[in-house]
Amino acid sequence: MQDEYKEQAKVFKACCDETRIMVLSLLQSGEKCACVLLEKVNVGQPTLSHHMKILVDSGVVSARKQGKWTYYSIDESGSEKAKELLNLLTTVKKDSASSELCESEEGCCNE
Amino acid sequence: MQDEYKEQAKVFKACCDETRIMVLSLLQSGEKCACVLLEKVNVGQPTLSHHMKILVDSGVVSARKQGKWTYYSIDESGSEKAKELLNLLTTVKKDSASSELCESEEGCCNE
DNA sequence: TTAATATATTGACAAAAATCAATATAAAGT
DNA sequence: ACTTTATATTGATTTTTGTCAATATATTAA
Repeated sequence: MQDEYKEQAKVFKACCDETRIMVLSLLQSGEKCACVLLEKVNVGQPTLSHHMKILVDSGVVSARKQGKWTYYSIDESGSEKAKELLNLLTTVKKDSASSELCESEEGCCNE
Repeated sequence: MQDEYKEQAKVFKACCDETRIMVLSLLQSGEKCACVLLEKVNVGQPTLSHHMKILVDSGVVSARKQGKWTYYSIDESGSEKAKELLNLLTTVKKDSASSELCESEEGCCNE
């Protein structure tokens, strides 16, 4: 139960950090290898590698290894899932009465 | 420039934490006052207050103060903005040639 | 097989975030 | 005015995260 929330949080870890957002922005113009990203982002190589791992773990980015290089790109299906999840999390269920209950009584705190 | 990414990151701070996701889930069934949330979430009162501040700052949740109580609810317009931003961040621009360049040459690392 | 190059991993440290206890504020009830 | 109740703020502490230097791994080139 709690683990479910943890899992969901992981998805949004992708975009709650400045550096990772910058990487996402760079990937918008297509697949990039780590060395290219490294040139643009202002962190060291191990740090970038760390961020890329978080991005890949989130599902929003996928990695493809070819020879010496690792190419990163935005993962369409992972992104779709992230969007769906955000939509799910921010959707207010219309048929629930909790809201009105709280409003109607002047006193709150009845579940 | 960097500040822009920082600002964007703030939006997703809302859902990159287990506890805050749980709060969002609770708010899906309608507006709730802090005391109700406090009962359900397994953190102390000051900690909840802290999380609620982050949620409100992200724009995804809005607060309404009435008497002694503070009522929190999912902010439709803030949520919409978050969704648009996520969409923006994960959209690959089709007309960019960067990807093909990297693929065509066996050697990478030409911007 | 040795050297060079690209990226990942490890370990240490610094910065940021989460947490709680104590306290402050602010509204309502007495 | 005083007390109670709900929430916010402050300060200290713990936990997590970001960062880098050093090193490991893996692939290609010589």
